[in-house]
Amino acid sequence: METTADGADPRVRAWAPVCQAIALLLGPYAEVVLHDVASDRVLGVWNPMSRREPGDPSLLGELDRLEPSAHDVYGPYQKLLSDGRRLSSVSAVLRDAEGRPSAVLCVNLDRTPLEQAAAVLAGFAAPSQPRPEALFEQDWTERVHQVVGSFVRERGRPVDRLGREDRLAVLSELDQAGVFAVRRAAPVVAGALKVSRSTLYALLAELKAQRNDS
Amino acid sequence: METTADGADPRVRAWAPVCQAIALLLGPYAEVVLHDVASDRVLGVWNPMSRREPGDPSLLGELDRLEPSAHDVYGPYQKLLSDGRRLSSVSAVLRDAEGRPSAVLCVNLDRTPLEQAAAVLAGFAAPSQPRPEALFEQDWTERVHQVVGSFVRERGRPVDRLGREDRLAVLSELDQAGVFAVRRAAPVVAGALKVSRSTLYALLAELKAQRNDS
DNA sequence: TCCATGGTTGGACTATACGTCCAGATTGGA
DNA sequence: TCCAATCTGGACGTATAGTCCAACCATGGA
Repeated sequence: METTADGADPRVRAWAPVCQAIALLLGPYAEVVLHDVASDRVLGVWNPMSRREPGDPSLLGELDRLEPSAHDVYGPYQKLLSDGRRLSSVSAVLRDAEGRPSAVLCVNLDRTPLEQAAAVLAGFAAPSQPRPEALFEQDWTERVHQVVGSFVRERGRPVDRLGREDRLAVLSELDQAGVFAVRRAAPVVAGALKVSRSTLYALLAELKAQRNDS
Repeated sequence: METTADGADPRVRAWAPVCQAIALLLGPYAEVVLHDVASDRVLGVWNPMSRREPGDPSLLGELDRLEPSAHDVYGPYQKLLSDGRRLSSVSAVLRDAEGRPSAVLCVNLDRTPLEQAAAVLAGFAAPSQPRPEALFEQDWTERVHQVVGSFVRERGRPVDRLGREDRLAVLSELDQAGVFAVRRAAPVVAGALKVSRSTLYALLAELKAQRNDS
């Protein structure tokens, strides 16, 4: 089960027990990977799910893009394996005695079995039609801002610097979601998008035209 | 655990084993009720969840409105207990030797523990941010009818025979759920409740007054 | 620098939907 | 039968949803 570099790295010696413990605890559905930051290579893998071996490139260059949730801990964020399995991942930066980052510990948990189990439980004797949730989003206003916010984060520029296409995209998303079926939605969305009500309707009309063309 | 009418009804004698078996199988979370069709009363209850006893009115007059999914079997459909528990219910028409309906067997399964378990599993190590769901209910119209429908089923009388208090109750539920935040909701609800738009607003005003009193 | 162009804006304006009100019709008892 | 409570259709005023347009930037090319 354990696979570590031949020439036993001191860091591996130091962290192996933790890695192995986690791998054992989470059973066959979690893999633990220890990365070398400097060389960006895998130091060791416990319970490998992705055929990676020590010495392989780590490919975690995107780690620094994630905003650190304090204490050198990242995630949980979602990864997608090529075979479609969804993983929940957390990463932790391990520092040496001097406080310099020396390794990164990643735990990848395969959520598919859990999700399947949840689906089974949820579907047990479930009435075919109705969903039990609240009929409608209570603070849809908040949700609108969330949608706009996440889009903005994706594009990496503030709301009032979004291009026309961007705004069309967000609007399309919101429209599909049915926001404009709720009262007083238009001014709120316009506000969230930092556009006038007029423009809002103009863009909306454009979307409709686009749909009719295709 | 078992509660049946004193003067042992032949139908109870005939069906009691089945009822008890189901009640045992589904543990503490399911109740089995045997109804008399003719007198519309309860014949027996196994594992009672709703304090009903033999001789109580059945309140399932609405059963014949449900479209039979063939073979005298109805459901599963959703019921709502006053304390908020959600039940999945199935009903079966039991016929005598001559093929005439003699009793109705209902199984009510409390889904809340299952749903809680499902929520736990689904939430396990789930990435915190992104919700994949649609922002808003697309066919809320359908949902309104479902809510009204399930209420009607509970009360056991068709929509246009509901009392004032009943309508107030349904309305309160719908209002809490935020239905009236969506455009064009008022006429739809009025239609589903078989009342005029005027009455709808009158009842709504009464609800508001009630809330302000307390 | 000036202009042309495409997009945005505030405001005016119409069409719907919302919510209130009331006189007359209905309903369910005493 | 009559009364009281309730419901109803329609009229009405207000708020919100959409449309339209002239004036107003911003950008880029001449």
